[in-house]
Amino acid sequence: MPRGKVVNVERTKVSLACLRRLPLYLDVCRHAESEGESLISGTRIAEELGLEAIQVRKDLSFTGILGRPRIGYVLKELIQKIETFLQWDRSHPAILIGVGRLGQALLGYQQLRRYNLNVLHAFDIDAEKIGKTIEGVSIYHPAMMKDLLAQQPVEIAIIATPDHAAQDAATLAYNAGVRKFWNFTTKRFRLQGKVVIYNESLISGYSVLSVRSPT
Amino acid sequence: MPRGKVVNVERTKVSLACLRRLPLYLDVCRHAESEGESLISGTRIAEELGLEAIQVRKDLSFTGILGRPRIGYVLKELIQKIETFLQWDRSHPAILIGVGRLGQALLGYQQLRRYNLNVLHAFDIDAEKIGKTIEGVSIYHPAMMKDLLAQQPVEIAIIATPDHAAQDAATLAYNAGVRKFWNFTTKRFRLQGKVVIYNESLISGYSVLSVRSPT
DNA sequence: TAGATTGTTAATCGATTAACAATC
DNA sequence: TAGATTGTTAATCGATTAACAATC
Repeated sequence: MPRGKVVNVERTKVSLACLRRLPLYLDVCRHAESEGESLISGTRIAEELGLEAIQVRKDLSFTGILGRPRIGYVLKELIQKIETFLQWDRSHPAILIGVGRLGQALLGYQQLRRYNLNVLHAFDIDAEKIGKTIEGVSIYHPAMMKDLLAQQPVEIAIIATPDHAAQDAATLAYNAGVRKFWNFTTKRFRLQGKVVIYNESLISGYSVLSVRSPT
Repeated sequence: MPRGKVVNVERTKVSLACLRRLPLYLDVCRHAESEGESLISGTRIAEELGLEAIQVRKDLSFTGILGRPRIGYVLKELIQKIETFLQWDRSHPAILIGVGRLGQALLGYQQLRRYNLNVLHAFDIDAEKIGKTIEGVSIYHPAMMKDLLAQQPVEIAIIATPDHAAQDAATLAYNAGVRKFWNFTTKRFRLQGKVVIYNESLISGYSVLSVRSPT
């Protein structure tokens, strides 16, 4: 007999804020696991991250995990539940458009790779870069995109071009069948049809730091 | 006689979400200005960004701008108001800790420079990099930090080290007098005392893209 | 057992959205 | 003028937090 009814909120209905916190919990769990622990409480996770325990418990409940009062959660199970919830247990094929310094930094970002973000190809208009390979990813001219993706579709396009090229890059990827976009430029682009766009917009962080003062 | 009472919300009390949107408005305004326009309506800004007009008007009101019904806002004035509100009309001295690819990408990020983020020094433990200059910024060993900042204090420390070095980097900067931290690692660090920490956490964007589907 | 922790329901809080008078 | 747009007050919505019974 289950201890609690499984809330079973649609994965797609969980708030953005919660989705952004789940990777933090995962990180704490992995760390605890690497320390040889096998159980962890919501209270403990909250402390590590400076959050409220009730928020952690609430967020975790969306993954379908069931903890034991007084004991906490089984680490191995919790890690697995979060990864499954985030769909990080399957591959997410992607392309990178714009192999500047930021793009190269993303290619080298091990944490993304570890969680199955799988960059298949990179694209750049710089003739110097085309034909080269960075972090095992080959760089092509954007004109090649449609054919390459026709052979093997991808889920996500990472847009790391200069600002002025963002819209064209997104449109090109859209026309090649991509429907999810991770935008690292400061420009917002528009695409007709159903898409998911996540704008990373580094300038926002700067605006917060400029205005906020230590309390 | 003023048309409306100035709400005069404390800069520090404006929501994080609003603070993150203001740079977007600024960008739209600057673009419109470069097209030779001199007026812009909240409706227009909202359209460009795919937001609600009422939200734009509300956000803009925090900057103290007053628009004219039927006309909109004077572009020049609005740009100036947003920049002043964000404190981007003055210099924000900063240091960069960790000159990897991500750190280098940040140094080359013109938009930050344009809005007065002023990286005075960079730090890295790689002997290959120490003594070199990137984008006009000299790279030092972290041991130099305290002395350098004693000569000229900085406001913000940008942490772009490998994850495992994040806490040490932050502590070092804290001890050198820095109280605002822009964290690009996936680790959350802890500092005693009053500080502002903005966690950029790229992995969060990936979690959102992994779960969300085009509606 | 006593006390810590879970999961759920209810209350609070804050941000977004709606409504609308003022006005250019 | 008529109609678009502003600024403000009120309503709605959703996320966070509080309260608390269940339980190991």
